[in-house]
Amino acid sequence: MSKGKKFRKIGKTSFQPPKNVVFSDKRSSADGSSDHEDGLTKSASKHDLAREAASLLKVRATLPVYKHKDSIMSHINKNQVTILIGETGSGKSTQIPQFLMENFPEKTDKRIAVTQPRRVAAINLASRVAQEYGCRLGERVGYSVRFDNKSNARTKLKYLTDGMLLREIMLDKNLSDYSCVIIDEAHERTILTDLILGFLKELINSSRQDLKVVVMSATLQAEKFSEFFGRAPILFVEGRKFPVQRSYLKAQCDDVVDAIIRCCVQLNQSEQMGDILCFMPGQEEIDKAVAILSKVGEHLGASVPRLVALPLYAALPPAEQAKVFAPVKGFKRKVVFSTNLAETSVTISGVKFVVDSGLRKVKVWRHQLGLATLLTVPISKASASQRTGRAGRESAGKCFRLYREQDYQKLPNQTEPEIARSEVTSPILMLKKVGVKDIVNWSWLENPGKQAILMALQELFQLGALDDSGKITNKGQKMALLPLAPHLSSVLLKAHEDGCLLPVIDIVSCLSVENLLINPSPEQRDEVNEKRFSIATRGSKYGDLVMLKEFYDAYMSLKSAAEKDDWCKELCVSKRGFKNVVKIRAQLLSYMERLFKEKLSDNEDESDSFDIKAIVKCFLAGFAKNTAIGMPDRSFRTSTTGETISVHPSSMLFMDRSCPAILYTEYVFTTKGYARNVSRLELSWLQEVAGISTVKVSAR
DNA sequence: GAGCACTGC
Repeated sequence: MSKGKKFRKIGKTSFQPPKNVVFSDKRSSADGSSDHEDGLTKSASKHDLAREAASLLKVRATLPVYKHKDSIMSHINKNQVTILIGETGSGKSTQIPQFLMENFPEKTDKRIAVTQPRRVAAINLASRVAQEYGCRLGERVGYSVRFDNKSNARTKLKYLTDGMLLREIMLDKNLSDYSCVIIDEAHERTILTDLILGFLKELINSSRQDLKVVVMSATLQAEKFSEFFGRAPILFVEGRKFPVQRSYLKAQCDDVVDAIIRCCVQLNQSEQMGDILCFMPGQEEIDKAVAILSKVGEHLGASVPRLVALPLYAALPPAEQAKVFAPVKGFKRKVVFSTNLAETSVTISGVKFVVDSGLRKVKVWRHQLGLATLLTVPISKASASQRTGRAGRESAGKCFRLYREQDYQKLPNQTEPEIARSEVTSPILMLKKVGVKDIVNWSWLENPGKQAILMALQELFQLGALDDSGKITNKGQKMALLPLAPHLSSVLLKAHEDGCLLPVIDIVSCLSVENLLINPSPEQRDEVNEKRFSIATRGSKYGDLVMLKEFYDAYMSLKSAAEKDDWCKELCVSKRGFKNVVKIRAQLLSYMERLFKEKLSDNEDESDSFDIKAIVKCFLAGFAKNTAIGMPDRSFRTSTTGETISVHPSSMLFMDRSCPAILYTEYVFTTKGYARNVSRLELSWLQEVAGISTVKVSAR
C-alpha cells in the first residue's frame, strides 16, 4: 500500500495567526509552579462566562482544525481509533476535545480524557478550553495533575498528565470512567505515552470495544501509530507558523562554543532586530558561552545592538530562568543559550533567530552494566525541525545550523523513543500490576528488547515485587501504587516493616526532587560547602542520605517563610524544591496509610533521634546492587562488576577517605563512573544483607 | 580528584 494513499490531507491555510491562539505549549514562566490564574474571577457570573466564550468563538473559528471540523469529526465518528497529525498552531489540543464533547452529549456520564506529557500544558490547556466552553475551570472542563486536581464528578473533559492517566489505569485498568481518550503530543514518545498507547490497544481489543481513541501528534510518525492500531486512518491538518530560512555551515566546526559565539556576533551585525535562541548540549557549554559572549559584547561597536547573554537549563534556579522571559529594552538583543528545555517545555517570545549546535545530551541506560551513561549526541531531523520552528512562532525567522547540509542528511529521522534507552523496571511493574502475563509479547509500541525486559524482571524479583514464577507479589502491588521508582518504593516498605518509616520517608521525599541541591558557583563553593557541613554534622560522616534528613529537619524547624528563603539561599538549596519535598512527603505518608490501612503517626518526636544504621539498612534493601568496596589505593570497586567508581563531587563524602564501603542510589557515567547520593557503609552491614538471591525468572 | 539532558506519579 502506498504511503500517500493513507494520508488524508485536510485544508491549507495561510500565515498570520492571531497571537492568542498559538498557545499549545506556552508557559509564562519557567518555574513550573502549579499556582496559576484561570483568567476568571471567582465571582464571574454565568452570563460573563458565556459572553467571554462567545467572543472567543470568533478566534476559534479561524483555527485550521475548526474550519475542517465536519470532515475531521466524521472520520473520528466512523473509526474507533483516529490518528490526527496537527502542526503547531492548528488548534488540535483545544478544539478536538470540544468537538468530541458536543458529540457525546449529556446522556452519557462518562468523560473524555486528554493527556499531556507536561503539567503546565495540561493546566494551561484546561483553563483556555474552560474559557472557550464558557464554564468555570474544574466544572465541565477541568484538569488533574499531581498535587493539583481541578475536576469534579460533573467534569466531562479532563486534561491530565500522562503519568496521571497511568495511575488511573493502575487503579482501574478498564478506564471505565471514560468514553474517549485523546493522547496528545504522541510524537514525543515519552515512556509514559508509549505505555498508555499499549494499554489502550489492549483495552480496545478486549473489554472496551466502545472506547474511542484519538492519537494526536505534531509531526510525522503517523504511519507508526496507524500500523500499531491496525491501520487506523490518518488525518493531517496544516498548522500556522511563519517561514524560517535555514542555512548551514560550509565546513565542519570542531568547537561548538566558538562557532556559536561567532555566529551570534555576525548575525548581530548583519540581521534586523530580534532575539537569538541558541541550542546547546549542556550546562557546561552554556556557562562557557555566556561568559565568552558577555566579554566579547564589551568590545562591540555602538552601531550594533548590545548583546545580553542569558543561560537556560533545568538545573538553573527559577529566578535565573525567569530572566530569559523578560523582554530587553533599548538597542539590545537577547541571546539565550539553552538546552533542549527550550525545544518543547518552554517558549520564549521575541525569538527571531535560532542557532542550532545540532547536539544534545541523552541519558542512555546500559542494562547489562546497570548504569546510566550521559552522552552528547547529534539530534534527529525531527528535533532539528522543532528547533528551527522556534524562530517562526511570531514572525518569519532564520535558523543557522552549525553543521553541514550533508551532515544534516545523515541524521536519523526521529529521536529514538525514550523507552528504548531506559531502565524498564517501573514500566514492567505497571504491566504486572494490571495483570499482563506475557511481558515480551505485550503490545509495546516499541519493544525495549528481551534482555532489557529480563534484567528488569530479575531486578523486580530481587526487590520482592515478583515471586519466582514472575507473578506480582503483595509487596509488588503496593510498590506499583507508590509514586516512586520501584527501588525507592521498596526502601519505603522496608522502613515501614522495620519501624523507621518517618526518617526514611523524609529522605525518600528529598531524593524524589531533582536539583534540590544547586551546584554553587566556583566563587561561592567553599563558603556554601562549609555551611552545609556545619548543618549536616552527622551527614558529613555518614553521607548524603543522612545529610538530606538533617537538611529536612533544619528546614522544617524554621518558622517563617522569610527564614526558610534565607536558609535556602545560604545553602544553595532550591526553595521550590523543598516546598515540593514537603508536598511529596505528605503524599507518600497518606499513600502508605491507605496501603496499610493504619494511621502512621506523624507527630512523634523524631528529631535528632534517628538511627543511622537502621536507615541505611532500609536503603540497602532497595539498592543492594549499588554498593562498592574501598580498595587499598582508596578507590572504590562496585560489588557487582568490580569496576572502578568515584564519589561524585557533589557528595558530602567526596573528600572523605575513610569509608570501608559505600552505598549509592545512582551510578552515572559521564567522564568516568560516578556514584551519587553516597552513604558510608560498614563492612559488617554489607555482610548482614549479603546473599542476594540469583534465581532466574522467566520472561513469562 | 571537580561536576547531570528532560519529564512524570
